[in-house]
Amino acid sequence: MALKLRKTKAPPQIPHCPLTECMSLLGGAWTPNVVWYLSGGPRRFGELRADIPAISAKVLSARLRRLVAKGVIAREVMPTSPPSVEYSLTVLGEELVPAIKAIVSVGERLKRRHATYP
Amino acid sequence: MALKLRKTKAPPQIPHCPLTECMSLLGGAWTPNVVWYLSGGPRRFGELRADIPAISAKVLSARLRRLVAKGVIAREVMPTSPPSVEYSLTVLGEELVPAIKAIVSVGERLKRRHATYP
DNA sequence: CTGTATCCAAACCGATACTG
DNA sequence: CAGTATCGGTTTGGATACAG
Repeated sequence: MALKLRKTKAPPQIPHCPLTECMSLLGGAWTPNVVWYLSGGPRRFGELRADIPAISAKVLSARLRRLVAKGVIAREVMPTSPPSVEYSLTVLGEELVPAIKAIVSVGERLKRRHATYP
Repeated sequence: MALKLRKTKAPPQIPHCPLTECMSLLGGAWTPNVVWYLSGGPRRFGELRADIPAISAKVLSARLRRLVAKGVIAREVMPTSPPSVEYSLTVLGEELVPAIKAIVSVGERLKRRHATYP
């Protein structure tokens, strides 16, 4: 098959909602993790797979493609003998990092108190 | 049917990852919105439906139940003549707010930067 | 090494109808 | 008012195999 024809169905979102707007960039189970690991510097496909062991190649590939399409990350093919590809955050992608940092810090606090909620 | 038996299958997550840990609380398209609107104070079921017009009763109900089960929100039945129910953030839920705030503020900057929407 | 194709299971969502 | 039941459709994600 040449190219999957996108359905372009209206997404179930609140119009003009910044929260939904931003979540659409982070949508998908592993997307925040990908951005998070990329925030430490450029990474290759295989490195990201090692960073996030539970992710499948298919999903990682899909997330990467979507993030590139949205302008969150950049994809650069390195002309090495075994061809390698480097992904890195764009300026737009860097803007997402503080939000993810906030999520991580909440997650850490959640784990520390993990025993208590009703 | 009496009670849906939960499958309790191991979720596709990285163990001990604070980011995934926190994202599991926010899973589902409308969850962040629910928490966000609740951060303004306690709300009733119908009020939340009005806040998020595109959400269906079924999904709102499901999200609410899950958030209660996870300890993010509290559910209190008010003994009024037409019975009403109030939902509010727990202490754990309040901890999520800064993260969502960060996401919202990124979303706002994203919109200003693109400036492509009416 | 860097992906894509295919199959399949689960989660998600909306509309409608119905209960307490 | 505050949900739940059910049906149907869409989306997501994982496993495996395979291609450039």
